[in-house]
Amino acid sequence: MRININEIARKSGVSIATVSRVMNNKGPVKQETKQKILQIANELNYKPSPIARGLARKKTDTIGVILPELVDEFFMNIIRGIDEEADSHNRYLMVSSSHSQRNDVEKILEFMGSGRVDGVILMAPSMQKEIYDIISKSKRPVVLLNCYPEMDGLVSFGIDNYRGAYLITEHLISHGYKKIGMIKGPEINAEANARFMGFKDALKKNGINYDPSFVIPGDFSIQSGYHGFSRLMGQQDKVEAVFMANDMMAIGAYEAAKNINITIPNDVAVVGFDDIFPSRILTPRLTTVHIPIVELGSRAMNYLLKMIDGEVDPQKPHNEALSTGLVIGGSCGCNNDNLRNVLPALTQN
Amino acid sequence: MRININEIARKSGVSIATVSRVMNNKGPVKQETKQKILQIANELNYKPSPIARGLARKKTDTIGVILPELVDEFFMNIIRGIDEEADSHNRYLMVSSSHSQRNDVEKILEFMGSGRVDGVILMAPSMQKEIYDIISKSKRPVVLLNCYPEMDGLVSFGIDNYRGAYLITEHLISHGYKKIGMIKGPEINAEANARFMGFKDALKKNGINYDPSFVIPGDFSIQSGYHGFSRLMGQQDKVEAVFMANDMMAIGAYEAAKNINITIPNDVAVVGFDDIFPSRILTPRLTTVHIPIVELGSRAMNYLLKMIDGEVDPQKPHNEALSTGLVIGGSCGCNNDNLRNVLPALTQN
DNA sequence: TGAATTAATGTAAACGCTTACATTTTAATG
DNA sequence: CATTAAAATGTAAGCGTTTACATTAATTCA
Repeated sequence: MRININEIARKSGVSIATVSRVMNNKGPVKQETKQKILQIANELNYKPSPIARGLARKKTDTIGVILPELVDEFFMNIIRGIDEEADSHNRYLMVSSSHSQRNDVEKILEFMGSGRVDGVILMAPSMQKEIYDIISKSKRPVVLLNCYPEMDGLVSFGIDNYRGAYLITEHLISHGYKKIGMIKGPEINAEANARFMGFKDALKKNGINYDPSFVIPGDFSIQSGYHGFSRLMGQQDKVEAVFMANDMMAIGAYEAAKNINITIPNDVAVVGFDDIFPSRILTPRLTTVHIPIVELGSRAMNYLLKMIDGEVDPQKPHNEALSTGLVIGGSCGCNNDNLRNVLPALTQN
Repeated sequence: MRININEIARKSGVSIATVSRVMNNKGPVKQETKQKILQIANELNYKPSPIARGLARKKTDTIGVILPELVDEFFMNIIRGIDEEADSHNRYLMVSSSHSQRNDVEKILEFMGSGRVDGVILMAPSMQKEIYDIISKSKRPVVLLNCYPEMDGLVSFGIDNYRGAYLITEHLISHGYKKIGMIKGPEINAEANARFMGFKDALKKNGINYDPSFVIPGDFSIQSGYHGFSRLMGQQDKVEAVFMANDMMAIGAYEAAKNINITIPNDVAVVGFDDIFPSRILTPRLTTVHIPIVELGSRAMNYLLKMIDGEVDPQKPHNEALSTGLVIGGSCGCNNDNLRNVLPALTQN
């Protein structure tokens, strides 16, 4: 049978309460006793059962992480930030993807209600009002990632999609392009919408007429980037530059360009959003918007831990939007492609 | 207070044993009673606490996954396979990276000993003998991923690195190259070693003399690929082709080539190993070895679940090496770069 | 030195479930 | 119907901790 607290108590000639006090470093215990118990525990390689502890304390030291998908540069890096933070606070991570096809909501509820975790980091860029119900039902604190900005009243972290899109659009404009197209992200996706708004506003602010025929729907996938770009290029009225709402779609655009013999940026400039690793090895290197994704994860986790530990009021709304920055490659026409110092650029995050 | 089994029992006018039977669909319960309990449970949104259940059953329905790193195409895909399988069996995943700098062993022990998980999938390509101790100490079943092949006596899943390397080397040879170099992976890494062996044996079998000066150490990172390749290219005696031990290093090679104005494959052919996504968007597309990585994850998980459920003897050694296949791009000189049907190729796994 | 503190330890009741075993109901059988 | 078997339910003992409260030992102080 597995060795438990009783065993240690018996072997040490004390009560289990004392053993517990020692294992938790809590409450007064004579040095001598403590030493002895510690030694015996060590000899027998005893570790308090987290499960039993969880039952008694109503705390699991585990954080739930719910992402739309697991496979993706983007999500990986989020997890990385989360993991680093969790690890440094001795918390465990329970990850789960709400794979679009499954019933996210149900999964989430189960997760939270079950008492399996002390708190949840939830990324659901496509959820709107439903999310209020879900979160309010939960007794555990929840931090939202990259959700609709209207989600105030809740705690959320995200990146400043609007500003990033605005900046990169202005960058295109600064090149002198007037006819600028965009392949958008999913219709009901908070981030996609913000990027679109930034795009439109940048045009407007710079006195460029917004032409709806230059804007084509997409869904953040390579395929939709490929098709969207192809379609845009096939139109009568040609654009001079295209803002792909994310890098994945930009990759699709590169492929499409290759296919229809269009040269980037000579024939058309292309920019993206996200600054994922593959964009850095495209030729020419993609001009895109860098988002501090690892930091996003760690910040969210950090805040969640504070909510759990009561350092901040879990009820208090809190929103943070991390700022973005441009990464200039050669795809926008900047002729910056060979200036780069390759290695650091390729490995930074 | 959170609603528990007692509450449901009281409200339903039965004992907690009956409620438990209903919630677990186990043991005889009158239809009528069952219905009633189910309804009440539903109304109150009652879900048995997994923690308490875990204590009582000594089972957590959670699987621990320990990877060297979280951030990497490679690991992502592994997790994906694992996740899919876990999900379809209603298991939860506790992931953790043993970040090289941390004490893997300790973490692993803690993980397993703690009773937090029912089993563990462990990827530790750099561990050798130590692993026996660790695993034998564990009362939970463990499945090894991509470890040293000598690990028999244990349960492990991996890919056939040797054969993959052998095949791709022969492919280079079939192009007529005689002077073939290699940038190796980390010294004490099972996979790296197997790839090196496959390389050497392919040369030997084809009557090509193995020249140690053509082989340069690396560590699977972009940087080491960059430097290794640069060094190789800088040597007096030039190679005609290089086998980079993984795709990441191949990416580094591409960058280096660009830097020193060498054209792939005209000046030198380059091939990789892993078939990660970014390799598909390199120009020219990288010729590499595809490994069924998602499948690897799901197979490992599948087997682990069988061990846990007693469908297979957890003590019985078991080894599987999934087979690899070549992905022909243009980097080997095959002039295959434009033949590809882009979209499927870019998104398959 | 005895009373009053304070430190050290112990007792036992949770925590929310599962499950072996006991008991009661119901159904089947002769 | 009484008897027996089967079905339905209940009782209570875990599972391995934590922790409020009680008890005992050590220390301090007038």
